[in-house]
Order: sequence, then structure tokens, then C-alpha cells
Amino acid sequence: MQSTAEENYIKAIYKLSGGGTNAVSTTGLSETLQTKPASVSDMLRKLSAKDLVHYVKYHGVQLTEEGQRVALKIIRKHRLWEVFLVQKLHFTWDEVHEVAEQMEHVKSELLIQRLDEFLGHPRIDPHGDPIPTEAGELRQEEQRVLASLAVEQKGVVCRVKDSQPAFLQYLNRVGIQIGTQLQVVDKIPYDNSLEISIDKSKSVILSSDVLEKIFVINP
Amino acid sequence: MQSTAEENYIKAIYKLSGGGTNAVSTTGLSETLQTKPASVSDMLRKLSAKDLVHYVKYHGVQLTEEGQRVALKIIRKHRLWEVFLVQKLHFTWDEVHEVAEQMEHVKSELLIQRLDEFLGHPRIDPHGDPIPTEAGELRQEEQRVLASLAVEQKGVVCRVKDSQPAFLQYLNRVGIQIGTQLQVVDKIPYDNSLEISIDKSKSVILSSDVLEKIFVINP
DNA sequence: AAATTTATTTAGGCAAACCTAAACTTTAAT
DNA sequence: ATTAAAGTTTAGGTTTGCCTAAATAAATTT
Ligand SMILES: [Mn+2]
Ligand SMILES: [Mn+2]
Ligand SMILES: [Mn+2]
Ligand SMILES: [Mn+2]
Repeated sequence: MQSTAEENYIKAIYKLSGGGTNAVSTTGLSETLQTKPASVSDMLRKLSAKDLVHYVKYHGVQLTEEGQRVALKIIRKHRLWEVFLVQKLHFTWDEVHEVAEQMEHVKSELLIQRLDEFLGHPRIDPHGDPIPTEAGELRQEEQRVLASLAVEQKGVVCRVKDSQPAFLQYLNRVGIQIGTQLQVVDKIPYDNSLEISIDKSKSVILSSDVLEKIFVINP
Repeated sequence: MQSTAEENYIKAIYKLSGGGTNAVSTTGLSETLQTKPASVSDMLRKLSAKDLVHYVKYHGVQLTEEGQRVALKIIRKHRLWEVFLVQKLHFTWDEVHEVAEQMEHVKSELLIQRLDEFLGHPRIDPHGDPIPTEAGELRQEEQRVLASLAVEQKGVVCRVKDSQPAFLQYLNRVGIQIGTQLQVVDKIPYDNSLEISIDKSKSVILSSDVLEKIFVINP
């Protein structure tokens, strides 16, 4: 069983290594974890002794198979709690992270199974990131940029590339969120804007600028 | 802001003192917290320095006003999470405690407000214990032991005094839960057992032993 | 009232997770 | 190829929360 600190390190290594492939540097970790490089060296020695990472002094770390398994479990918990906070407790995108950062460390297999069921086995979190399965698989859904959809085609919003408040507020106003059903109604060739129907009802015209920042998966 | 360990001590002091009135002993705390008396002495010194407890060496501790406020907040969180686990995730009585013990330490005012709302502002937890209000008030409903009801009288199960798995499983089998409607059908003077109808249907005979462990409030 | 038992505290230590400062490697620049 | 700069580790220290063993206080017996 890992401590909260260990879990945070493992998750950070996973994220910085882009899924476990690349080696991660001590300073990189110290920055994302808000600690000093010396503390990171300390922890890497410990994680290495527990066979959760491959660690070569002065040359960075990588997760072991076991380390990756652990990382995916924590990420699964984090993202499921984020879905809960947004869908059930009406948190907004920007409010969930800090809380999920704490909840991801609650230890109980049953809890996560039941939470997953309660939420209807969601496949993406409120930021559009995929939720690892109970088996620890992270299947990346094929994502297409909204701009690439043809007339009549449908998609579910899964990701937004710009996180500036002004843009997020704009999306909020037109009624677009992660999970929203979209369908292309018409194409305006003049400026490549599209008329899009939102949740099968009202439709809006989105500029090609906006269309390039929104990604969808198949419904 | 208190650490998880401090919060567990404060909650234990609150519980052992029966709501903050009586002084609590070092050994008492060490037993409920599964630590050694020496560790308790240590922590009491710290809590005293933070003005969360009144501590007189060799003569026990009590919570200060501030300590009581903190205790009630933690208890509120614990019990709300228990309600969530039972009502939304279908945990049973005996499964919730360990998980709630962890969740009660998650820090977020907004989270608890929203959780309370989501659950419909429940007044008692799955063990029948009252849930402190947001203002930190604990209004106790009048409770009677099931053994004291006269023939024909009704009550709603609000509390069970024994939390051993064997006992909880027994109640499960006969169909008694927190919230269950009971009515005394008949009294058997020979051994003070009662015939009780459960949820207006089937009836069972409960021994005086069991009757002493079940509490009801007015329907 | 003294002696004994029980409860509690103090002293000294340990592990986890952090820190600063100094030493050491690696990388980049001259 | 040296030297300088940047990155990393080691050494030594702190705080938190626990421990054991020894000392001390309180309660109980005799
Ligand atoms: Mn975290
Ligand atoms: Mn997320
Ligand atoms: Mn707890
Ligand atoms: Mn409870």
C-alpha cells in the first residue's frame, strides 16, 4: 500500500513521462510537485526500493509495470471523482481539481467500483481525459476536431483546447460542455464556419477559430 | 487547519466525553485511537498549545469551545459521507465506517455544502446518529429503547447500540434497518421478549437482549 | 499512614517527508 | 580539452506522529 505522498509522485511521473515511455527528470518532478529537487531524490530512492520505478542516478526515472498499474488506478479514481463533482454536485471545470486531488487517495476498492456504477461507467472526465478501466486499460477514443465534421455528422464534446476564462465562459453561454451532443446542420463555405445544433435543440454558428478548439468523439 | 491525526483525536475526545462535558482519560483515548498512552500525552500537549483542548496533566482533557466546533464539523462530514455511501452507493451499515473515516478529512467547504444539498439535507446518518447542521448545531430527537414500548405503540428505528458484524447481519436478516417502521404486536411476560411487526407486514419475536440494543424515534 | 498497584508523563528514538547547504555529475561553452 | 554552468545527489537537520522504557503521580489496598 502506498502513502499519499508516494501516490502523488507516481502520478506525476506518469504524467510527465507521457504515459510511461520517456524518462523523467528530478527538476521536472520537483516543479510539478512543488518540492525541492533534494526531496525528489529522496523519494525516488524509496520508490525504487519498492520496485515502483526504474531509477538511474543522474539519468531520470521511469515507472515499472507495477508502477504504471498503480498510476492508472490513481488516475481512474481522480477522474471518476471529477465526474461525480461536476455531474452530481454541480462543480464547474475549474473547481474540481483540488478536491479530486484529495479524494483520489481514499482507499477502498468497493468505493470505486460502486462510484463507477453510480456514474454510469463514464468514459471521459470533465476535462475530456479518458478514464482508465477497472482492468487498468486506458483506451483512447478517436478524437476529431469539430472543424473536420461534415454536414449531418454527430459528435460528443470530449475536449477543449483553450482554457482561458473568456473562452470557457463563451462555451458556457452557448451551452457547450464536455459531454454535450453536437450535430453539424450546415456549412458556410465563405469563412468555414459551421451551423451546429446543440443537444438536439437550438443551433448556433461557430467560427472556424472556435471549431478548431473543440474536439469530439463518436456518440 | 488541523492534520488528519489531530482531527481523529478531536473526534475521539468529543465522543468519549459524551458531547464535550466530561473529562476524558489518556488510556481511554489510546484505546479508541489504537495508539499507546505515551503518544496520546504527546498529542494532548500539541492540541492544548493550539487551544483546541483544556488539558490538565494527570487529570484528563476536555474540548474548548473551538475544539467542539471543529469536532462537530468533522462529525458532520463523516455522517454525510455515510449517508452518501448507503443511499447512493448502496453500501451496508457495516461497510461505511472505514471509508467515511477517510472521507471526513477531505478539505472543502463547498464540497460539504453541495453534498448536503445533493442528499436532501438528511437529519440522521445510517446509524441513526444526528447530523450536525452547517451552523454546528446538533439537535437530538427524543429516542426510546425498543424494550420500553408498550403493546400497539409504533416507532421508527433510529439507532442500534451494537455494531458487531454478527448483530448487524442478524438485523439484516429479519429486515430491520435505520428508518424501518416497527409496531409492538404483543408482549411475552415470561422473558420480556416482544412480538414486533416490521414495516407493517411480517412480524418477529425479539429477545429482550436485542430489544435493549434498538432505539426508535416517533414516526 | 504506608505500601502497592495503576495511570500518566517524560526521555530518548525512529520513520516519513520535507528542507538547506555542500558535494558531485553531466552538459554546454569556451 | 578545459572550464563554467546546470542538474542531481548526499549530508545533516526539522516536524509530525508514533514507539519503548523509565520516572513520577494518583488511586487503592493493607
Ligand atoms: Mn493527490
Ligand atoms: Mn481531469
Ligand atoms: Mn478519520
Ligand atoms: Mn455513523
